[in-house]
Amino acid sequence: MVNFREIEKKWQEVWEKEKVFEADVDSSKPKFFITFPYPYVNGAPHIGHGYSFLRTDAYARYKRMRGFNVLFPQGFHATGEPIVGVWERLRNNDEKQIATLKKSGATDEDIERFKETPENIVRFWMKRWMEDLKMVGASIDWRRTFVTTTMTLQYSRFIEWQYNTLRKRGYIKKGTHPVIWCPHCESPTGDHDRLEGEGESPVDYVLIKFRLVDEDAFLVAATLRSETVFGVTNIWVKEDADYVKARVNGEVWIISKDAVPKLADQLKEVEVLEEIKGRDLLGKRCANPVNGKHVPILPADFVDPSNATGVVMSVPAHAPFDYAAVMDLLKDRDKLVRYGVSADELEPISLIDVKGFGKLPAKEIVEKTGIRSQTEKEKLEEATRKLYKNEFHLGKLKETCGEFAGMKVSEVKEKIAEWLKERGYADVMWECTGRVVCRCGTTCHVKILKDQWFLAYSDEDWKRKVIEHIKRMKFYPEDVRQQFINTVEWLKDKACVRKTGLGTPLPWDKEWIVETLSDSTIYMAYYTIARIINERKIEAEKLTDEVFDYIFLGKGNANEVAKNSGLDVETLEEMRREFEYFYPVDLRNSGKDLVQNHLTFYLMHHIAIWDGMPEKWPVAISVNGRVMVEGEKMSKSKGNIIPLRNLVEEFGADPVRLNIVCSAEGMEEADWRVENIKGYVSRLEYLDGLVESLNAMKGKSVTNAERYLNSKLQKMIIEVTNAYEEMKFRTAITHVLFYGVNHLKWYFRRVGCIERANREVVERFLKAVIKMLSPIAPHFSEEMWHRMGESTLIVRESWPEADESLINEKAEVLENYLESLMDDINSVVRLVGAKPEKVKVYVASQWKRDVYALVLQKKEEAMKIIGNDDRFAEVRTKAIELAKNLLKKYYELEKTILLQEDELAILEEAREFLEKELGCELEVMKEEDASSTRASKAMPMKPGIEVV
RNA sequence: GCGGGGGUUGCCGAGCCUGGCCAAAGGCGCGGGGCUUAGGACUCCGUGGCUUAGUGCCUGCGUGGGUUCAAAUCCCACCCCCCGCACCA
Repeated sequence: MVNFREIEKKWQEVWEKEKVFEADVDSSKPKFFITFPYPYVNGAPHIGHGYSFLRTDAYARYKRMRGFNVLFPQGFHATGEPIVGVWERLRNNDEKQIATLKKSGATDEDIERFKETPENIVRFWMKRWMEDLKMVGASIDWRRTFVTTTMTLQYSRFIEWQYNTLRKRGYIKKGTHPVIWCPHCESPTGDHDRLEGEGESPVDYVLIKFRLVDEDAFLVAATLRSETVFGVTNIWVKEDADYVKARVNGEVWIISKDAVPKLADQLKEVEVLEEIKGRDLLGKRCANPVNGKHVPILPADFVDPSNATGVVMSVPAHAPFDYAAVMDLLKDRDKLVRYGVSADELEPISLIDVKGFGKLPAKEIVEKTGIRSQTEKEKLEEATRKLYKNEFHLGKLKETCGEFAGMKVSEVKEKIAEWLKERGYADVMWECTGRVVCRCGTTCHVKILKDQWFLAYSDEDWKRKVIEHIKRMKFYPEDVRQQFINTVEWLKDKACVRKTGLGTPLPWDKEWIVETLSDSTIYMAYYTIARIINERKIEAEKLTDEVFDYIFLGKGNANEVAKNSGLDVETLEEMRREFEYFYPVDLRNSGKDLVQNHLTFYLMHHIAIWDGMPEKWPVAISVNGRVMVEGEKMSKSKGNIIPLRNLVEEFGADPVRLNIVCSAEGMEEADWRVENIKGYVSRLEYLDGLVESLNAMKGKSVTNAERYLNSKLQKMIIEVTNAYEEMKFRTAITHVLFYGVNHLKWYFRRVGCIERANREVVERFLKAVIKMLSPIAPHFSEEMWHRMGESTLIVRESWPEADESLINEKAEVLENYLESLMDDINSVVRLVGAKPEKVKVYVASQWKRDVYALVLQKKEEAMKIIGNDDRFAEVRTKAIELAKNLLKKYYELEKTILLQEDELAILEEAREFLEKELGCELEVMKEEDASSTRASKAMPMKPGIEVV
């Protein structure tokens, strides 16, 4: 049994002592700069982090062996809200929060310290992360580590420089923007901050103003279908709901009471003048702004006063809810009389021609679905969705729609809304697409934030540059390229500042903090100089914008910059050299969930900051899928989030690395399954055993078995190298550990016993296998390497190279031949049922091989040739028959055909092996020399068999 | 809705781009043999159905069509599943 834990500790110490992962400027070697996004440190690393991280680590280790000077640094991230959230909960002695932290290993003392300041929480988790990463064998240059936020003032300076630069270049602007807002917390409510309403987003309603007849007030109806304004028959309000008359931007509006705070948050001045009830409005009339028609105000139960203005315009021809409500009302003649409305007035007005529907689509669909009244909410919603989809995509406006007649709904929708607004007939109101409740329990609404700072991601010129670069970059896997392009195309301006949380204040407007995704876009550049800053404890004040301009952009004169900043010239030049040498980032690896945000921003910002310097732009991005645990999604509620540390303690780092890194490829979801570990471990143990018995191998001869093993090795090296290059670690390890071990097993079976194995050949094979294993199972490989008598460190060794002259197709064919022969004999033996005394093997005669070869090479022509060729004179009939069969079966296959002498030779060479396997004597005969009818079954590659 | 990725034999997963040694790699599981006092480990054999002295046939790679001498692989339509859609790390 291999003691993985023991081996790991030993080699981790050696690596650290030898500083093998510390990368310095070295112009004699090509550099490779690889990064893994800095993790947000509010918890311990789990298996999900492990997957992405270990893939990165494996690639770093691979590249090191390929002769690159690999820089693999790791920083940590604490910008933003969640840590502050934890801190606040702790200060409130939140039991749940305390329990969670304790479960992750925090002591009572730790908790007390956490309460003091959020920075203590950061420090705690950062330490834990570093320990855990070291534990799994991370090959990081730790001299360059830092944590974001004002805990690293130098980094804050770097962020300031970035934002100053972006602003100078016109990539930052002020703007207004609708967000879902919690009036209690006074902050935007992101998806993850919601108790209810995940996935809901702001949507803009058109508010159409219906002037009350004989009154200086507007009844303001909210609609998502302003194109139906031409077909309004009446207005709906809810009878017992609260409404108000309010002065809104100088006009008097009648809207629901709930709408008041919302409009007030949407850059409108709202002053409530009078509170009324819905019923106070019933029976009154108001004018449709588009045609002046006076329509009645009527009651409907389906109206929701908490949605938009709580006033709805009724279009019974095209809105199922309206149609149902009208029907309900028509059943109650008394009411109609009371409100002074005639049934004729409520006759639906047809507006839209839709394929598949008649004049009154809403009526049709309501009747077809069997809806009886407006109370059947779900059915009505479904009907509305269906009808709207049809009308939007297929509908055309009819002549009732004035100047818009004949146009497609999908094309004209926006235009009508604009047209209404321009004439002062309409306004806008934002509302959530569904109910959203904040974590604090408050119902949210949409607020329009004004004077926010935005990154001008909608800038077409910026986008174009980025897309062009994306087209040139390398992606792993290739599929994500298109996703990046799509993301950039879809990008809109992005708010880049917040009021709360940890982070760097915006340099020119300090009441804002640079938002977290926006501050982590080009920090990889900071790694290049972080070592110098850390080691020489360079003060933040010395890192002026001028300094950064010099280091990163090559602007200015070193002496002058040094003088102005107080830095010494050497340090400044050294930082510049580090950056120049290591930049750009050659590979950034992360989970695919970051494509739509961080990774795209990463590209956007690099191209903005290093404008016109494509040699500093990211070279490649690699993306992997998420991680499942035992086939299930990881989630807090399932409690199946496994800390990386626990796994390492239980199974050892290398088994964990293999099991997770090789569990998926490309963008597939990785699945952590404990049962798979033993497959890897058993192969490692096989290799371990083989290393142990290397000394017992005394064989010197080179038979086909050795040629075979050599040949397989060369092919394996090529295969595995290609796989590593493309980050296809599972493919690589399948070849190394499973196919590779299977080849070894076959080899030892062939030679019969350890003593007869050719040590030189086996050792060469083993060493290559171990090297190719080492990026993923580095500790085990290091151990084996030394056990094989090597004194160098395998992490510093060079990658194996294939010797193509050792590729021997024939040797492989011969071994396959033996294997399939064994198969065939076994089948016969099994059918016979008895243990054989003797097995006779009849080798096909040469003429059959000729036929075979002809058929394979010439296909259709073969028949003719056989008919004319002298070689087949004696066996012509048989040959033609054989050719027919072969043609039928092998239409276009290529297959190596052995000569008769080849077959005889290999059977002789492997006689001992075959007899041992069969447990009886073997007799080999040429087909033409045998009398048995079984002999005629002989085929090239498939001898006739007779069991006695 | 928009965009991206998928559906393969008990399971996990290769293969599909570049059609044909594909009843479909490898692993796991399961069944049997060997080794062993036994178990484990290891090792060998088997693992769609029928059939057969090593063979042949049928069914088969989400569903239904098509192209082809030949399709898991190419084309078309459909069904189903997963992920992202921002001010959040």
